[in-house]
Amino acid sequence: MNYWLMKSEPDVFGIDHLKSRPKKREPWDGVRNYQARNMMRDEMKKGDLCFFYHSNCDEPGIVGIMEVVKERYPDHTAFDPEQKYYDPKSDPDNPRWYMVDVKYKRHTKRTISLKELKEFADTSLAECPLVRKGNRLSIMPISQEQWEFILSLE
DNA sequence: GCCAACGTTGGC
DNA sequence: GCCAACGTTGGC
Repeated sequence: MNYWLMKSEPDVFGIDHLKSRPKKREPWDGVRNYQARNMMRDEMKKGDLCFFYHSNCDEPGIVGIMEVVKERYPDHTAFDPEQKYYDPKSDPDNPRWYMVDVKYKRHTKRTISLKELKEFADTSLAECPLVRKGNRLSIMPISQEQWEFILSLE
């Protein structure tokens, strides 16, 4: 099993949105970055666990845990000109963008803030892209050691 | 294949 | 709202 961290803006789609969905699950659509896509397309497996990270908000940080419940399939929002994430270069016969479905598991007991996580940028989280300067990846792998360390801060 | 211009992300 | 960092695009 693998671990991941996935970013979303709480004003657009936050963890409470996910929790209130039917069956508490939702397609993780709108990813338009090749690195992030490759991870969803090639590596994310059913049963993998993900940190839900709130970005672009008052207190950026990890707010909960979710699980991959459906492996990669084409992101159909790329095919629809009415959609915000429309991409005319994505052909339904050869989709450029993929997504997975995720399901809410739980909130963390508190927000584990980016500020706090950065305190470990030179130690336990030295290899974690999240605490690296200029990191913009919206989906990133988390090692088991990092996962357990972060949860120990809870 | 290089790289300037442009667009986006996301912390602050 | 600002802007640094980074990704993408497209001319050459």
